[in-house]
Amino acid sequence: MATLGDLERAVMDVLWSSDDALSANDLRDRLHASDRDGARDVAVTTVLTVLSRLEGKNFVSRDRSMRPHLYRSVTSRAEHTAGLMHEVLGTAPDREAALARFIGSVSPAEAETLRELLGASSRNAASSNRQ
Amino acid sequence: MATLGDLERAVMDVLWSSDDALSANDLRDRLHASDRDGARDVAVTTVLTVLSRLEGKNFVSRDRSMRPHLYRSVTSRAEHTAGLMHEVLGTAPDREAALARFIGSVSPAEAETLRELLGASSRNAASSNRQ
DNA sequence: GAACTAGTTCTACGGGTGGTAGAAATTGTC
DNA sequence: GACAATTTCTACCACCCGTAGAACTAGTTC
Repeated sequence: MATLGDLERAVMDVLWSSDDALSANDLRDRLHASDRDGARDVAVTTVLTVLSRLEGKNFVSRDRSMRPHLYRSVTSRAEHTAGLMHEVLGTAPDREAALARFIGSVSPAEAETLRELLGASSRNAASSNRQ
Repeated sequence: MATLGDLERAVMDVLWSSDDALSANDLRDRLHASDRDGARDVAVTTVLTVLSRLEGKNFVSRDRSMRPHLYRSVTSRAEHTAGLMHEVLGTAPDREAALARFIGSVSPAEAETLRELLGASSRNAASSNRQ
């Protein structure tokens, strides 16, 4: 899974938070709105460049059938995060040791959540809940 | 946590697999040995440069008290992996959703491992096993 | 359908990071 | 002090990402 730059990440955050597909101008406006200090006050062309790159990395899909092309994220944010976690885990030769460390440094509340998830997944692995 | 390049990663792999500290020449030799195709047949100076950078990123510590300086990894591989997983998880606004996805796509065997770890961690969180 | 406008692609530059390693400096040894 | 091993300095290159103007494309209006 390719890694994302700051602006790419910001764009994905907007797309992930949006239920429907957005145009480049929508994105530009939301980037601007979601960030005081104007640090993310970028030109539309910049957004479009980033969107092209994200399309190349298969993070977004684009609907070219209408004139302002509409962009949407290919995967949900949760899927993306989970995928990254698996990728990181995959680089460890001793997965169990890594998992042990991971679990060992998780908050008690989250450990409880995990226990519940694991309990459920044993009889109900297939039906994962969409975000 | 800073990200690693290919060679940096290869060097860390050697250090992580080694019980004791290594010199730059040791590392050069092991890199060469661990990789047919000679893709990792680098000069010692290259290894030293990479080691300096890794020191700057706090991935390795260096013993300067003897002439061939000796290098060792600061954290274990499992710690590193677990740390990365936490970092990835930390970028998700909805941690639970991300964890659910993660758990949902784990192999049955690993799910069992996780259940055991979680069971153990509830009464025995402190004594994690060193790698 | 020519002119206009909104949107998109092309092209490009500049900074940062990582792979690479020679040249120069350092240091321990004979 | 000369020599050999080691380390530091310096540098180059390639790639990635942020950035956006210039040029091109496609609907819209009269």
